[in-house]
Amino acid sequence: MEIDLNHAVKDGDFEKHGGGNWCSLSPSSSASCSSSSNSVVPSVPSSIYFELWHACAGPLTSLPKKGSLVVYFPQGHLEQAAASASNFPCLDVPAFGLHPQIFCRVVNVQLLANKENDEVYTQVTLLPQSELEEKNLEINGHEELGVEEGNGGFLSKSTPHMFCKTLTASDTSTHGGFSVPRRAAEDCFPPLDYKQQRPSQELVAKDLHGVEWRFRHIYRGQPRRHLLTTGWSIFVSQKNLVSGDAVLFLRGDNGELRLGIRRAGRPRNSLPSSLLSDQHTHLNILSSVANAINTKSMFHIFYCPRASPAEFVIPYQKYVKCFSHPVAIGMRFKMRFEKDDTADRRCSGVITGIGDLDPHKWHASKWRCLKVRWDEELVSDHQDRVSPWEIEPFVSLPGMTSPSAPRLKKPRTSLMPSSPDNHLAGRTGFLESDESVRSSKVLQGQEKVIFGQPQHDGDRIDHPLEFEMHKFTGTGSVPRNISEPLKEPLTTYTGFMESSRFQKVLQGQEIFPYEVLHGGTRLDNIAWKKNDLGCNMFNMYQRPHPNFYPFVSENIGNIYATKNEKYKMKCDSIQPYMTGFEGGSVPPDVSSIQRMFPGIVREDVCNPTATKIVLEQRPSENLTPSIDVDPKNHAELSNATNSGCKLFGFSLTGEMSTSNSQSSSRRSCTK
Amino acid sequence: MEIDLNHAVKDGDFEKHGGGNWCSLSPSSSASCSSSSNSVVPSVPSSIYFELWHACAGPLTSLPKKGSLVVYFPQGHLEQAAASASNFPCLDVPAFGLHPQIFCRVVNVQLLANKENDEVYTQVTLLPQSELEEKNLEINGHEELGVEEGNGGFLSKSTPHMFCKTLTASDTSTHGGFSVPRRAAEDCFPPLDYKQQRPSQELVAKDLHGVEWRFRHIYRGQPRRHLLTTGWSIFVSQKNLVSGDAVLFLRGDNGELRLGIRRAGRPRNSLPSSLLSDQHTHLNILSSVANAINTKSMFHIFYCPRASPAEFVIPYQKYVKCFSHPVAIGMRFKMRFEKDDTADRRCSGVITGIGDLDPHKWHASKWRCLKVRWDEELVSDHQDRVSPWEIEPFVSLPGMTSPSAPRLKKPRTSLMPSSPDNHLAGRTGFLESDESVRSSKVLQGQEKVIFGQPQHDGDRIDHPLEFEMHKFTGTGSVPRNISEPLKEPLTTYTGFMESSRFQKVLQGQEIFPYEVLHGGTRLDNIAWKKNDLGCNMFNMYQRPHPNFYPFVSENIGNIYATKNEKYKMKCDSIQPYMTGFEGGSVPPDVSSIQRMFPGIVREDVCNPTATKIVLEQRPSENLTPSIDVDPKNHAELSNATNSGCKLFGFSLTGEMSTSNSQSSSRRSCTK
DNA sequence: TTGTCTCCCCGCGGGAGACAA
DNA sequence: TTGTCTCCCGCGGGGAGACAA
Repeated sequence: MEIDLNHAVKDGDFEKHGGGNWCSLSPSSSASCSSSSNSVVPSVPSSIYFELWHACAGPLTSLPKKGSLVVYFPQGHLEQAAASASNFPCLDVPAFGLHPQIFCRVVNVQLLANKENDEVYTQVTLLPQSELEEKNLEINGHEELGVEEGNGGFLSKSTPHMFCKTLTASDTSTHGGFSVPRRAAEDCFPPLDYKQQRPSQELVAKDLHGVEWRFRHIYRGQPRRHLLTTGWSIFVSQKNLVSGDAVLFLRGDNGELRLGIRRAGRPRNSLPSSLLSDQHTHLNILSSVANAINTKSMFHIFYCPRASPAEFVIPYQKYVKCFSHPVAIGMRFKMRFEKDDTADRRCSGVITGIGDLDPHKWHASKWRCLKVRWDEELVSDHQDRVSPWEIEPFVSLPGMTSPSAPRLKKPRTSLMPSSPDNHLAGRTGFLESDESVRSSKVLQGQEKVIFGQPQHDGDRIDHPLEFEMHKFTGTGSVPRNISEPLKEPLTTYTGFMESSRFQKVLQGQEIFPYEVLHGGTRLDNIAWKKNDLGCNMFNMYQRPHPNFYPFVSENIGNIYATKNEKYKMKCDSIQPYMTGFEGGSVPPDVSSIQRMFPGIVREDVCNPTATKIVLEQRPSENLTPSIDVDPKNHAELSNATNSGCKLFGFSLTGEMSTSNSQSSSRRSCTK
Repeated sequence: MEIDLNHAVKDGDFEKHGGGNWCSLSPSSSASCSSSSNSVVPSVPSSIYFELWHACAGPLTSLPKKGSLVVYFPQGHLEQAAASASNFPCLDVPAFGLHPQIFCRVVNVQLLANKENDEVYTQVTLLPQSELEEKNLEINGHEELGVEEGNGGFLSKSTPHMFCKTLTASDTSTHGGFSVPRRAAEDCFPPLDYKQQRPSQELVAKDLHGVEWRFRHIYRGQPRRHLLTTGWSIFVSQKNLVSGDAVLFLRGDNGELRLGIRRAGRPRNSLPSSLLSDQHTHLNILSSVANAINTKSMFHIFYCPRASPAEFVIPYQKYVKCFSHPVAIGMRFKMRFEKDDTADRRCSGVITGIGDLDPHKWHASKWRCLKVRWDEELVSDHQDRVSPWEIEPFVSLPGMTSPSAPRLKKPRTSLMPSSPDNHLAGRTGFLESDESVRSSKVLQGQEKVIFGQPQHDGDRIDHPLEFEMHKFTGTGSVPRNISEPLKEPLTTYTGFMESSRFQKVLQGQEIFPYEVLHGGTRLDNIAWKKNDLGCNMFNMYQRPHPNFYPFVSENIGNIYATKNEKYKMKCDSIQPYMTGFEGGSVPPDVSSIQRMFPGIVREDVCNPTATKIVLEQRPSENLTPSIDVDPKNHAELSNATNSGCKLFGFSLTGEMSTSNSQSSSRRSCTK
């Protein structure tokens, strides 16, 4: 039972400090805990652990960046708690007067792992930003940009070779060992002397906890193949691996071998049981947050990327940005989901209601404030409520004319993994992350994707030809058109995840060096789609720069294209007020929109006449694409002539003239 | 992860409620938890579980009675926390303004067991009695008597047959099963058909968690013996039993079989790990207590009888009573200790100092306020500090003349078990307990102790011929005589534990039905030794009534002899104030005694002249022994003419005339 | 009476190539 | 290339009486 030494217990402080058995994997922390029964202690946190953590978490897991602004949703936190604890009684805990969304600055992010089951989780230390509850959004929007942490050096050091294999029945049977895919063995393991009759060697690999596992690696059989024999069955039984679970090996620059596991099902207990009793009670969660807010002190949350139903700490910018979607009852949307074995899938549905999930306790909450009906009934575990930032406006494929079930039909194997890799596919990554999502590319056979050859060339995939936008509807069942469907051949991507954070997953599940892919992010453009409606905020998507891959840099980590997506808004109060209204019974006029998203509705346009602005059209403007957040470029951006761009009463230009939300690549504006 | 349904989570309450994975074994609770990973869930708590819990806890474990008054020592609580968590950082936690001793009423006692390792523990719910911090001790002393709970019906129902066997190397080896002692098998197991060649049957026994274990019970070999074969090795491996651990079987009236284990060493983790992170942090412990006091609400403590270094919740009466010992620097004493493998032993030592263990944080604390030097250096884990209620004045054996190392030399096997039975022997039981200490008698071979034949007949054992009393000393190293050693052939027992709660442990370790032994307690006398010094409070011992065993009653549990030990005192304030002084550097005059024990030092005798009272002698008075707490008897006791009995400035009589501390059996006063 | 030893024997499972998808 | 099967064989351990403390 240890306490992370990074966290001093403050005298006279009632705050629970977590107390449990975890230690930091964060590269910035000097973890010096010894092994205990529940959680993880790497002797020397190194980059390879960092890589391993992310590999175990899955390629789509993203984490907030230290120092960045985020929005914390207590409701989501409680959801995770309820999901993690199987029999946990969801007592009717008071909200302690907490706001449903709490703006915080990320003080620390610690990568941790449960010693019981190797599930990864993270402790995020948040400092409530009460001033953000007020009106100085603008200032903080700027301030946000200033937060740049020099972790790039850390990330650029290692070039791990890594592979991930879903265990077969033979791999987990008691007879025989683990069949290593040939190229995986050649890439990750030290070479064998193939001149021998039966070449073999001993491999030593450390898991997330720093525990060494030894395997006999032999090349035998007719035809020859790589096998792990002695030591493998012990590993399987100790880790309780079953067929369907995935094992990943990772080789660092120094040749050090690490291995991790990614279990098939969504984990039940990502947090060590020692933490569950304390950190996971609804009462404790809320009281510690309330205490932190009252005392203007930090609080800790544990986020289990693989166990949590949804991210409950999202980047501030993502939060703000999502309200640029014209969310309305009757609107069609799509959303990414995980599927148990078939990788993620994009499901479409229609918004049937907008209103508080819990009007009494979490009044004016945007957490799962959208009531939806899914097109597919098959997917049983879909929530019937989603949060605005989870969904994407629906974009149908070219050639698909039916707007009722316009699912993407391109072969999924080319984009999505068929492994547990994608269990978190339903979550879009944090926009502002220094430990951001790494793309995973999985090979099919010997086929190797060549860096520098963009897989998502702008015009090749995902041309949204049809843009759907339904009228607001009072009932939510029969959409009425507000505007005609917009047809335009824009180079628009279906989402951040699919562009800069795309996955190329074939059969072999090989994950490529992190920073190579990560470096590409730096060069992303934010493609603001300009159509006849003017600044159509449905299309605030990102797309990779055409020169995505060749621009690999050593200085990744410091610069993120997503940093460009800053906002400059004036709102008298971002503190939400909302009269809860449920499921489509209230006609969504502007005032209701305003109630839902007061934070981004400018006061001067908050009047009933704003409904007309919805259809106000502005000529699209040719903006210089911004591919760097370097302050040098700000002047250029500021000079862009954007004004009067409004949608649903939001002014998208004017004071927002320096915002990157105005930046768009010319290519994405082609029509 | 469940919460005991007995405990509602209060709204708006920051109090940690334990949250962990435990469920009640208490007969009064309707445990309805389902099994979880960490702790215990008996499907139907029945008396046999109750018996099993106590059997596993060890025969010397006692628990406070529901409704009774107790003294809670935060320091001791922290000690347990530190002892349980191996690597727990003992941070410098503030005392939260807590008093070092907190008077509480026992609201609930729950018997629990750790599902991880079967260690028993208990949750005690305490309600701080802030009024006791003031001066109405007398009222509460009376009130105390009124608290009688009708648990007797529960206890008197079952007559379990039980045996406990320390596992041999053969028992735990992989080859072969468990060798059942013949009489144990005959007593606890269903009879076999001995006419068969190899009689065998299947036994089903439930453990503390309600888990069923199946064993093949066979009678075979040459010569024939009872063995458990199939199923045994699974049990051993699952429970991680090793040679030296003890297994106990218990048969209820209905023939139901239970089994429990008692491990050899002092357990490290009696509490489930889920509780350790929360309930075991020093910060949380103290803050929850402080919160309870401030809000006049209950708080919970977890007590691990086998893991805790010392009891930190002791009966109020025991606490008050212990101050009648004339504790002084240089005084010799003895104290019970556990030894790892050799059962408990009585160690003697000398008090070398009186003063706060932690003068700054726990000022005026009586927890381990006595600094001692042990006669034996061998016993390494002896604390160099003890609490006043832990020690007994030293009484040497007849024939032993050396006052420097007067150890009891009688053969230990006749009184002490050679098994883990006695790991808690160092603790004297709660005087006020409804789940009190049960004596354990262990047979040697076929020899059976006949009830009704007291083993501790007054004149047979432990005649204290020499009464040692050293002068106060300023250094604590060289005792100076205040009075001459007193030689008197009193029938004095070496302690409560050895009298009413004696053990007769030979080799076979058979525990006898609980209420038979327990009923005996009811008939205990409190033998107040009267010697030439008058009311010599060194000898406030209990001894069993000569008719101990024959007086078995069905109505045990309602009446306790210990109830007689009530006090009637007037003190202006029991709230201790004490200037910390350390290790014998301050000559103990009355004022220092008063500082140490202000609660029982009467104001009118708190003056320097009281030092002379130490030697004041009173003729002993013949008091009628009180053997019942029935209020009918109070008048009788009140009429006892005791007055002016003082020692070290304490008035032992006067207002205390109705106290049982004045009652003594005539036999114990023989000289 | 019961702790220990040794012997017997069976089954599990590690490790190999065969074979096929 | 690799998943599955089957065969081989050795070890561990359950279960028995022998023997002795």
